[in-house]
Amino acid sequence: MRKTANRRADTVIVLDFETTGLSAAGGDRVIEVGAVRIEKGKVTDRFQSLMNPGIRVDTFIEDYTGITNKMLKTAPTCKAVMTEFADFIEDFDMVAHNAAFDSRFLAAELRRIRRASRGEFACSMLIARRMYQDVPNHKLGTLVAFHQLPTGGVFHRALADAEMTTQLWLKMLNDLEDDYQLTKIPFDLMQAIARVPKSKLSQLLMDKFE
DNA sequence: TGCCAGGCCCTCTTTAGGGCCTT
Repeated sequence: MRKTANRRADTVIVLDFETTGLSAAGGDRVIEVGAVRIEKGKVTDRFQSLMNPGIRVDTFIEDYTGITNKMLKTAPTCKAVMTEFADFIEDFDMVAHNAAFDSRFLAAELRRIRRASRGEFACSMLIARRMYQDVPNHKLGTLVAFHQLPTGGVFHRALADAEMTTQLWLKMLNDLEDDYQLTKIPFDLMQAIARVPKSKLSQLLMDKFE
């Protein structure tokens, strides 16, 4: 068992990256980071910064995110921002929507500054696929609209998306607590839900808490 | 020159293919 009975077990970082493309291994870089710290179910801190990757972003990314080359030209370096962000996330566990994507970029950017995180990821998309099978699709925006979760009307910016993922995460925790008469859903159970076949979700929870 | 992600998940599956998600 890992990280039990300490304060860290009650804290998660919900994060989102805007990037120059889809492939961290192919040289794409982070251009904006947004993150929300949740402690004992409450938002206690936030982190947001643009970061200058030293390469131009293409027009698709400018249009998709609203982040322009002009904005990035005056932004702090990736090294400066990621150093500060590494201090923010410490070794807390993390949540992201399609976490495989964000975890790859986090690892790549931390590697560049010779830092690392021991925190583990849970994926809100994989969990939502299992919990909400009647939603048209499992894009973050669709899930937020479907559940009528609060948004600031901004999409595809790092902090705005991290805030929406936070709302979705808290919604999923609340729904599980309600459905299974629980007072607390451990992080590693959420990770397990993300891995279990859809058809076995109920059985997993029943086995866990019966 | 041409190409260009990766992993999950479903099914017309497992000796595979294609859609979904993220930017």
